[in-house]
This record gives sequence, C-alpha cells and structure tokens, in this order.
Amino acid sequence: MAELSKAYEPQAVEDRLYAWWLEQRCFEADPQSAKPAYSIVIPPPNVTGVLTLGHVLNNTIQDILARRARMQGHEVLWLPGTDHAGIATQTVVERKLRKEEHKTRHDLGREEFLKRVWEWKEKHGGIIINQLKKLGCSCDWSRERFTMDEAYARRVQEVFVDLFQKGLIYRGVRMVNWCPVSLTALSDEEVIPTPHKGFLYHFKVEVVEEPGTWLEIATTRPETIMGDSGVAVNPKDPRYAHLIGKHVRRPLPLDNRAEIPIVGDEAVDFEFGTGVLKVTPAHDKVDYEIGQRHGLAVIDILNPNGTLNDLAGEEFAGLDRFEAREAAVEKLRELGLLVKEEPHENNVGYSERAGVPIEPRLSEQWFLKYPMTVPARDAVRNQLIRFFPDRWEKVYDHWLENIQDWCISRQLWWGHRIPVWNKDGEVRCQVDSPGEGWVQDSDVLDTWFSSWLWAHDTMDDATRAKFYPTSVLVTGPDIIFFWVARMIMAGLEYMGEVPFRHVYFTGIIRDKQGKKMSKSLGNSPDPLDLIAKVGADGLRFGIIRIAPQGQDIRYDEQQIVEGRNFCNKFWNACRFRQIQGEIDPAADPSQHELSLFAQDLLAKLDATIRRIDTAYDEYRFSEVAQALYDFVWGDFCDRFIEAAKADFQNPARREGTLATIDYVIGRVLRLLHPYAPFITEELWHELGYGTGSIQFAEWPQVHGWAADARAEAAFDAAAQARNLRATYNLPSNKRLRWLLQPSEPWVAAETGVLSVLLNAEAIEIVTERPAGSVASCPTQIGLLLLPLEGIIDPESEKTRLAGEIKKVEVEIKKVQGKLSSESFVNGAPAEVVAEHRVREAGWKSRLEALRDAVASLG
RNA sequence: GCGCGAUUAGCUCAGUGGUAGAGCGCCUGCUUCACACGCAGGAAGUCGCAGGUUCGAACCCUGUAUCGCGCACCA
Repeated sequence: MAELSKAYEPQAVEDRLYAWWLEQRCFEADPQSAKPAYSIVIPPPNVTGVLTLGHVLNNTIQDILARRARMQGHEVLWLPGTDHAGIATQTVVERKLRKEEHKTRHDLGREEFLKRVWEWKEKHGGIIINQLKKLGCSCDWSRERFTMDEAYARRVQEVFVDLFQKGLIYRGVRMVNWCPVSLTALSDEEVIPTPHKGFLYHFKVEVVEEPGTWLEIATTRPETIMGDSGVAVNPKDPRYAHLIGKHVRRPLPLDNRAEIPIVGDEAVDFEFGTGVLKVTPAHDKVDYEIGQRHGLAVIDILNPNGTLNDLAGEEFAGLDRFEAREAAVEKLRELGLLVKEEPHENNVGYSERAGVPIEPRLSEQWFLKYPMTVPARDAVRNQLIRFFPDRWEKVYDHWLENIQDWCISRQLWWGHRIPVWNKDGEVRCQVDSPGEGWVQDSDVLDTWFSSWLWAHDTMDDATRAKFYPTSVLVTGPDIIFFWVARMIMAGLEYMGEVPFRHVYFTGIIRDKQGKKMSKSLGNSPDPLDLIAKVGADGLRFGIIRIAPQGQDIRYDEQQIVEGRNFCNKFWNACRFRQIQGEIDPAADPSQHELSLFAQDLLAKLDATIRRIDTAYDEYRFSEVAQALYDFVWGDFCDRFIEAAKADFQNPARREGTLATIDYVIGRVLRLLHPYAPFITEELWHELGYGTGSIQFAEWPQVHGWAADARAEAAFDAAAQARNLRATYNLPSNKRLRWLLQPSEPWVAAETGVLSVLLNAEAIEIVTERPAGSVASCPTQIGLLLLPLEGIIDPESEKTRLAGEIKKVEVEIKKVQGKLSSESFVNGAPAEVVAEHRVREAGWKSRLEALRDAVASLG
C-alpha cells in the first residue's frame, strides 16, 4: 500500500468516495431485507434554498444516525427530497420575470407562469441536493421526492377531498392574516410578532347628542379611522357608561364624517389608553368580533396590496397604508382634533416570508379543523413519541390544547390547487374535473398542507410496509407546530400510527452576535466554502462537537478548524502506524503479551465505546464527538503512541504493541465513521481493513479488557517530571539524565518508556537519593530525581520545594478539615470517608517526600 | 402576564450531591525521525446574586437579576 500523505487532503478523497458509494448503491434501502428497519425522512428543504449551517447541523445528525444504524445491522432508509415552498418559490420566479422581461405573472397567465416555475425548478432546484451530497449525506437518492411530484400531489388533493367529506374542511369568510406583498392569506403560525416602536395617537371626537362633549381615543393606526364604524367603551367604566347608545362623529374622511354608535363591550380594557376604543371591524380581529356583537358595519378601506381605496375618501385613496398614517395624523392636526402623540412600543405581526406587517383582513378562505388532535396530544403525553430534549413536549402539548382552525388556502399559483370545482353555483370537491364547464377554485394549498404527509406519502407501499413508522425525526424546534405536530396528526389520521418514535430537536445556530443564521440575513457562511477549507469531515465533526443536545450554539469558525485538525491528527496517527510496517486488520491483542500501556489502552477503548453508546441513546451527539476526541487525541496519540515509540524498540513488546494499535485503529475508524465518513472510508481501504464500504462494517462492541492503573501512574509521573523540567526552564529538547527511586518493583522495567516520554538521555534506577544538589518530584511510581550540578542553584530548588509544600499543606488542611468533622465522618457514606482518608494519606506521603528533598539539599 | 432555556476560565462550552473541567485564545520553551492542522509546560474561575435543605451544594429547593425563545395580550 502506498504511504499516506503527510496531511489529510479531503478534496482528493471526497468526490471520489461519494461517487463510489453511489455506484455501489450503498444508500439504497431494500424493503425486502430481513434486517430490522431504521428510517428517517429528511425535513425537506425549500427547493429555492441553499445550504446553511443549520442544514449542515441537521443533516449531519441524520447522516450520523443513518450510518451508525447501518453498522449496527439495520436496513436503513434515509429518504430525501425538497418541498415546493409556495410563496418563496413563486416570489423568486416573479422577481426574475420582472427583472428580465418586465412582466408580471398575470402577463403570462397561470399556465405559462407555472411552466416557468417548473423550468426554474429544473434548473436551480437541485442546488441544495448537491450540497447535501458534498456533505456526505447517505440519502437514498433513488427515492428522492418533491412535494409537487405527480403522485404526491395527487395524494395531497385526495387528502383534501377526504377531509372535506369528513366535514373537517370548510370555506368561510373570516378575519385572516393577509400579506400585502405576497397578496395571500397566511396561517397564524406564519405571522411573527415583532416589537415595533411607534406612537399612540390621541384624538378627540364629539358626541353627537351632546355637543361640546368630547371623547378622547388612543390608537396606533389612525389610517384606519375612515373604516371605523363604532366606538366602544367598557360598560363598567363609570366615565363613559352613560354614553352608550349615543353617537360620535367620525372625523375622517372629510367627505364622509359619519355618525357612528358608541357601544358597550367587555373586551375594552379601561386601563389602556383613554378607555375608549375605535372599532374598525374590517381591519382588526378583535374589532371584527366587537362589530359582530353589536351589528356594526364592516367598511373595508384597504386594497389587497395595502393601499387605501375609495372608501377612505379622496384625500387618502391610493396612498400606501403607512403614508396614509402620516396623512391621517396631519389631517387630524389640521382639524384641531389631535390631542397628542406619545411614543409607544407594541408587537406588530410580520409576514414570515415577506417581512412586512401583515394586515388583518376579512376574506373568504378554506379552513381545516384539525383531525386527531387528542390522539396526537396523547401520543406524546404517553411517550409513544419521545421528544429529545423532552422540554418540547410541554410546548407541543400547549399548542394542541389551544389549537385554532388552520387557514389552508393561499392566493398563489405555485402549489397544489384546491380540488374544488364550480359550475353555475354548484360546488363539488373531487380531485379530477367533473367535466366540461366546471371551473376549479383558483387558490392553492398552504405548503405545509402537503408536507404534513411527508412521513408516509413519500413511500410506496412496499417501502411503507417496511419503514413506517420512521425511527426518528431530526428537525428544528422552530417548526414544531408547522410540521412536527401536523405530521403526527396526519400520520394518525392516514396510517393509524404515529409517523416516528423519536423526535430530536436540534439547537439553532447563531452568529457571534447571537442572531439566528438565515438566508435572508445573509449571516450564514457558505458551507461549501467551509468544506473547501476544512473538508466535509472537519465541518461535520467541528459543528457537532460544539452542539450540545438541543441547545442553541454560537458559531465560531475556529471550531470548524478544530474539526479539521482532529481529522488530520488521526490521519497522522495512522500514517505513523503505517510507517512501522504491515498492518494486520484482524489483529487480536489477546494473542500477544501486552505491555501495561497496551492493556490499559484497550480498557480505555472499552470505556470509550460505552461512553459513546450511552451518549447515542440520549442523542447526545457532542458527547460522542468529545469521547472520540478525548480517546484519539489524548489516550491514543499523546500517551499510548508516545510510549509505543519505546516499546517498538523492545522485541518482547513490539508485536503486542503493533497488534494493539491495529486493533484500536480498526475500531476507532468504525466509531468515527458516522461523524467523518470520508476519511474513515479512505483509511479503511488504504490501511487494508476491508474492501467493502466501512459503513457496513460491524459497530464495535465492548470486549471486556481489564484496566491497568499502572499506566496512568506512569503517565502522571512523566507529566510531573516535565513540569519540573519546565520549572527550571530546561528546554524540552535538552536531553537530561534522570534518576528514579522506584516505589514498586515493576517500575524499573519501564525506564525505556519513561525516557521517551521525558526525552531523557537516560533514566538510572537508584535505591537511595544521591548526595548533592538534586531536584526531585515524588510520584506514584517513585521519586524522580534530576541532578542539578552545574544546572541550577540548590537554593532555588529549595524555594520551589517550599512552594510545593505550601500547596500540599493546603490540600492536607482541606481534607483533614473534613475528616475532623464528626458530622462528616458520621453522616457521609463510608466509602466517601474512606476515599478522603486515602486522599489524606497520599498528600501526607507527598509532603514527607518533599520535606526529605529539602533536607537532602542541606 | 404565563411557560421554557441560558448564566462556570478572556472566548465557546462540558460538568446533577463528595479534590472545579475541555478546546480555543494567552504566556514560556520546542523544526524530539506521525502530525506546526504539531509537541511539552504554565497562568487564569469567590460556578449571576441572595436565602434555604444537607455532614457536604456549581449541582437540590425558594426568591431575584440579566440575556434569549415561545405563547397570550397589545386600541
């Protein structure tokens, strides 16, 4: 085999291996397989989307789960795809049309416009999919789905028809959230309450029946005065109760200063503002309800795009709603009706997609009364579905308790068209046209009305039989209502079974300022740039290592660089092994005499496997990464391999040490594979561990190797000796002669290893400390001595030792303080007390050794 | 207003009752024959604050502050 390069070069490896995996059809799930099923459906990214770090985190986690499941002998399906993102995609294409052809979609007509959207989708829709491939995702691309696929789209419409027939879908005139930019209704979930600094405008109106009596009204939206059809006060409010039933004169518009009634309504909070509420039933949800209760007129003064219409009067017609606000205030001022304007902060609902304030608007829409809300709630309450972290269960539960009907119609062209047909006033709900002359409802369905079927309708019958319910869903908590909850309802309604057993909610990746990363903010680095820089494995490992379970993370590129460094570290450990000679992929350390270091390393490998498996059980991915990092970098490279450099020279130990390394590398490769698929696959082949893909190699098991505490003691002694050396500013490349007075017989056999660890010229075993100037450090394996003749002044060693003694005395005081407390000795468990006694003895013997050292310096 | 989360070293974060941890950054020294994407060593924290429980609290309880998120309200 060729020698490995000096540094791991991901770009030389990744595309080649990914192509090979596809060629080998490694990712394709077989519904006929006898293996137990493990399945995940991808949260479909928007077809307009580009990969963000959020996607990287989310999809890396799914890939980790998929790859580990394959290694554990499961038949794995990771089903990928994209959703059609109604508003976003239509907006993108419309913008392009405007820019390139100066046309609107209406210029083209519905059919031609949709043709353009499909063209756009064919051309650009694959971007995010290719990015997922670059990341190494092991999705079954033969099953890639799109929410507008013919079969899937038909199912969406069938579900509409079914729910309609069950009486759960209805059409009605309601107050909805209207987006004046996208020109469509939105669901409540798509409205983001956003703090907004504005003004509370106070103006006065005169009571018609009592000339000279004025009522003061506070409002944030003076531009809607023209749509007011009443004024409301709380009937319990002594200031105003007597006015109920009388009228006020509406100040605007000037050409229609109507008399509007004063009504009494409990909804009015008399603490707020002046306690007098102007009622605009056409443009406010609460006002609409008040209006309904009191039979007030609905005066719609707004056009769909947010400009005012003729009902607003000629001085306002045509103005944008925010220009109209200024104009209305100005007019009130001119009329002398404006009392004051005071700064006021309130929450304004913004459109999630278009980023503008939504407009409450009365319109006719389709609504869904959700099915299966109670079973969906119970499924999580009863742990049929488990959430990780489980705190999201409460959020989910609360939403379902207070669930409102879902506005599912959208005034768009791109999407699943509502399967309702009209002819001469007759209405039919069915997927296919009833025949000539029937006109289909022009609206389409909310994108989420299609993606709530994603967990089951992306699968054909055979696939579904094997892989539904899926094992786990990995997604962000920001779509717990949009998608997770709705999918549970759809699964229960249409499959009679929950869609997944576990839901893992990732954290949200934020930038340095703590802001959420998003495409629109443009604050997410391009993952492809990062991959080019550190490799897909480095990016994956780096991002997962800093993402604790379900906690938001602050992104720092340095963390990603660490991922690369780790990959390179392990690469070089393998390279070092390769330089020593032929690797035995089937090495069995138990067939060899093992050094205490080898024995202990194997026990640490066991402990690492245990730590990793436990962490996986709780979806603690950063813990898995940390366990790998600690074992590979610390136990394996820093300690074992350094010690092995001596043992390779020792014929009695060489074979056992090599076998141990071969064994450990074989297992680390597999443990690391889910996190770093490329480098592990490459090394698996390059080092001769196998010819098939590592992703089907058996997941490592705990073997039961016995630990050897002597190894720790030796490494710890080496660390202390290095510290001593550094204290005297002796550079690490200066090879010194050391003496060692061993505390136990075995220690003498390890001077070779210790010499390497200390970069010592020699370590000489002595039975007593020599006379003269010697620096010393007491360790568990004995007294390490550094003759200082000509190197350092004995007085400074005395000073150093005095410092050490002081530290030890503090520790002894701490332990003795506890042990001398009767309540501690009697109250604490026996083993804790015993442990403190051992600690005390340890410190005391160290103190003694240090005092001896001082004494010996004279 | 209700709920959730966070608060530990300069930074990013682990740590659920028994000697405060990691990585980065910083300082010092090293081109030691795998790796400078590296090696060795070091400095650095009254664990947000105040009470309480306990022999013992970063950890459990109560309160409180600050930041963030969600829900409700928002004239």
